[in-house]
Amino acid sequence: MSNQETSRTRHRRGSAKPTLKDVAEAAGVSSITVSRALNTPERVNGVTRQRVFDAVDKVGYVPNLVAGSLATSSSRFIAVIVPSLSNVVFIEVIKGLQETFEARGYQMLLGNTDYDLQREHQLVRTFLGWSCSALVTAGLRHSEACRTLLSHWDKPIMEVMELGEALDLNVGLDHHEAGRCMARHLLERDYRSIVYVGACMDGDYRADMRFSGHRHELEAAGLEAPLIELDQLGSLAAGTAGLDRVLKEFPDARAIHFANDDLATGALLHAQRLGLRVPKDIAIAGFNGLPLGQHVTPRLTTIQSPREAMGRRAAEQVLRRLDHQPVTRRQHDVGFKLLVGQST
Amino acid sequence: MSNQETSRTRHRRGSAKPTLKDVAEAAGVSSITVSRALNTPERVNGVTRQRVFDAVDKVGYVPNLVAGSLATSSSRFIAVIVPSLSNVVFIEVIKGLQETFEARGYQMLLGNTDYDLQREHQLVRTFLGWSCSALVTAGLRHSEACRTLLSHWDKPIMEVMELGEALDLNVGLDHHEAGRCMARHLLERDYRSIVYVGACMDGDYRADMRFSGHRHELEAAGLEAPLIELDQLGSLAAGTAGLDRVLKEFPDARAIHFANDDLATGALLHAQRLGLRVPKDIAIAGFNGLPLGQHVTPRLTTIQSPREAMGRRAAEQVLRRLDHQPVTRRQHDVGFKLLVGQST
DNA sequence: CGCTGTCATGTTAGCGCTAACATAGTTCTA
DNA sequence: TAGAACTATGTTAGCGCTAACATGACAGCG
Repeated sequence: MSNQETSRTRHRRGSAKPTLKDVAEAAGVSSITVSRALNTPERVNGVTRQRVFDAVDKVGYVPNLVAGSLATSSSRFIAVIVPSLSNVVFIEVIKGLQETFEARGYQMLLGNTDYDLQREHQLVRTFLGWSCSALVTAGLRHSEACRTLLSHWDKPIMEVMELGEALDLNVGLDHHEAGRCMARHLLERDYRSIVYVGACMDGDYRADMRFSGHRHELEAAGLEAPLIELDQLGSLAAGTAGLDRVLKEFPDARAIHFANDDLATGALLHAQRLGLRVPKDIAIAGFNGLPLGQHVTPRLTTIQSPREAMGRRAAEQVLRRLDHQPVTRRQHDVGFKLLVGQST
Repeated sequence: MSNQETSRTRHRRGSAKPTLKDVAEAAGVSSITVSRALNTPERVNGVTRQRVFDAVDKVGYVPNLVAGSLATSSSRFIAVIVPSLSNVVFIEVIKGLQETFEARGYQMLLGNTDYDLQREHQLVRTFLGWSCSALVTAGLRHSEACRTLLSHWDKPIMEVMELGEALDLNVGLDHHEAGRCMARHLLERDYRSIVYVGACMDGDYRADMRFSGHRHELEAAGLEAPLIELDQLGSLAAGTAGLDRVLKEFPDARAIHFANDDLATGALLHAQRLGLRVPKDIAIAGFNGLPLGQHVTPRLTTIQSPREAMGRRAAEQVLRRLDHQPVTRRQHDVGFKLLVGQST
């Protein structure tokens, strides 16, 4: 059979939704003019532009962004990869990112690794497949394969949370230093028997970085730095368990440096139930500066981490890159602040 | 000039990344075979399949999902629209959705309306443009334009949080009934002067639905149902302010029914700072059953809403639809549970 | 008046992938 | 043993959009 015959009956696929062409016909222009009227309106005559807009409304046109992305080989997606959605910390960073990106017309693609680097690699592959404009990932640790994949990628990469040897851009704070800072505070208050309590620190390795700062400071003062690692994620309930373990395993402990505020507040509330006086019987410190810890009595001593601001700052840096503005520094330290409450 | 001449120099666009064709050449097959080996491996001979996989690794191929979506006119995206990322409630619903969808290879596209229906419409337009497989939105309230847009859409639509007149699928709980339930509890405990305190209830209209249930129950008992509406979003700090206003504006109040646990816990902690005994001087009740309220002393009386479960349930229903399984019921009530603590 | 520049719009050729149809080769069936 | 049925692979034609180049109309200039 001839070509004419075979081509006759080949079925259309796709949906029946109106396309650029339909709008173009309704407006009596070519489809490229419609495309221009929608994407670069200043390049189209005012009268024509209005005709196009009317036609868009008339036919109920919704742009097919998938087709647009294929043609330009770039989407207005920003991939964001975090290790957990159960932790407010990441949620707030996401919030900062999301607001800043959304205001500039970028759509966030959110992925959750559950602290699994294989999962991260998988997500990165998927996201690259979506021609994202940039990628934001929480933390500097990646699998080797993931690192290779990213190093061949030519779009901005932003690593947030901690500072260090980054692939491209980096916004965060020095967790080692934060751990030292709190340890120093406790030493200044004359606590000598101090236990550090973390939760799942192989996943939440930043808690481990803080512990390492804490340990350095204690060892410099000639003290031991005992560690208790809980095998559940940080939560109020885990804090309760953490306090119980300290009381049992280190009955002489005078202060507890918790890896985060959830743990610390859980312990503080539990201490009250047990009739322990904080800080007289036991001092308690946290990390993050969550509202929670600032509303209990005694107010929690903690370190304020600027989470939303970190997200915003990271997004701004990425946007600068996407706007081809010069990036002076690849690394930004957002810092932290010791909040001294009454719990130490 | 002839056609040959013009076609000679037209530049390639797109990125230099390897494509299906490159893999096909490396494997010595046609590109459709590569496509099949990756998408429907069972339709390709085992030996060929392995050759393809090897070629994929060799050339470092990452599938272009944008092109795939255009060809199939469907992406494995699920659009999820929530009014806020500052509220744990939505975060937990998102978590339930995300886990369930991700396990089945769907990618969540998250949008935040900031309680603005115009913004929601805008997001829906964008998401439809991405050929999403389904759309999940928090709540049943939409702008007229948005409703029209969605009614012409042929993919599953899931509305979560509350129950009612839905566009398609609906998973949630009865907020009116939840408000009544708590009011009934307070009446049973012989509180007669009860104030309801909400925050931004025009945005968080579900809090208003609970208030309406609360009011019905109180009025049925021949009581007034005074309302205080705070103009800040629910938070511990707002709860502090809420308690202050109640004490000032309704000095005779014996119980406060807060619209959520953040407010209630903030008030409870503030009451302790003020030296008020809870529930002796003032009873406090919340809504949501957040861990926070269950860790303070006295434990908060509240209503447990199954947030993650709601997300999971919603995702499962959507997946059933996407799998063309019969959907027996379009509406699912996930219910709620009164948690009686010591605060009432 | 021809030249250059600018503006507004159009034509053409893909972007990278897959649905639909086509084609061999092999196995099974009556 | 013809042909039906199945398996494995290939060819072709888009999906809906936009970059790149083309065209024509008009203004400004020496």
